[in-house]
Amino acid sequence: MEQRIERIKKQLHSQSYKLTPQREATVRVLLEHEEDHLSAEDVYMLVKEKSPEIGLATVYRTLELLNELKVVDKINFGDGVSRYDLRQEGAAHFHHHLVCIECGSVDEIQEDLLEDVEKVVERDWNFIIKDHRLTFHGICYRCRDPKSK
Amino acid sequence: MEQRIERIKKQLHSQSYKLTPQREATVRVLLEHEEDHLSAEDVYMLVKEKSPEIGLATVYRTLELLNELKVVDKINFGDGVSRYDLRQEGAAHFHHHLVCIECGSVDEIQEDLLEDVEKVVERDWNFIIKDHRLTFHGICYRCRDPKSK
DNA sequence: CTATTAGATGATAATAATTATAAAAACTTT
DNA sequence: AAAGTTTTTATAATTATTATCATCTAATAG
Repeated sequence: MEQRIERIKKQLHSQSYKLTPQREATVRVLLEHEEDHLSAEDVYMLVKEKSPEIGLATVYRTLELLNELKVVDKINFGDGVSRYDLRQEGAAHFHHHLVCIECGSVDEIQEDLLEDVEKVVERDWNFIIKDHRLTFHGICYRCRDPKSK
Repeated sequence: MEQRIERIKKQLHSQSYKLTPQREATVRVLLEHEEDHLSAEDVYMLVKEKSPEIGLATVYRTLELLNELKVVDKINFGDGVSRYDLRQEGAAHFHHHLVCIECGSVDEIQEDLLEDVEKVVERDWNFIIKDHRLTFHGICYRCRDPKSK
């Protein structure tokens, strides 16, 4: 945890940004909820627990900044809010998501899976891929068979 | 065109909805701009040209309805607005998109491409896929080589 | 050390997209 | 034609996000 914060700090410094206490508090919340897909409002509430003086605008600004630095990815599952998802350290590509239409859960797929598809797209559409978003909507293993957990 | 409207009308009727003049005008705009990725506001403006009395809320409701019927798909490219994209008639799967980070253009890929990936996901994640969203962000062929068109 | 300056923050106002509401209109059914 | 249902319009309300600006902080120059 401390090491990851240290590395993010370096990343900020390399672009001459500082890791202010507010930014650090925000990053900590993101690290502590790596599995989740928090909205800006969610992050704000969680940061407030530890740093009650923080303002909502600062959280938005910090998330925007972390997005620029590719520390987080901003995603939208079509429910009207942006969500912020920590990128795996050193991951070349953004991971994929499984959204359950029954229970609303969001699971992550870290495997690449798209290597072949991207080769085809780059060749056949003459398109240079910089990033991607892949989300499947369907029924998760929990809803499919409620007995398994 | 008329045939497609006729079929959409049938689809509505089968769920006991009517193809009101406002709904028809909205569908016509979508058909006339099949290549585009219009926001609700865009659709509203275009419908107004032919049917100036239409209200914005009706356009939203109609798009929502068409989305439920899977006549259109609602997508979000991360720019804060929902866009509505006509689904190819009889297409089992939603098509993919290429978003250019230089010029903002959005091209469509009608090919499936994901068959193999979906098999893996259904098997390894025990997930029943009902729908998907795949978008690539990168540099389109126009921006890559401005001389080609 | 203090004064200066640039960057960051907090409170809040402004904006923009979308949804909710309620009265009027348009069809349907009786 | 009357009653009932659905749809629409106009507009208010809501929600997420961004902009503004006075204040604060931290680094730097004198």
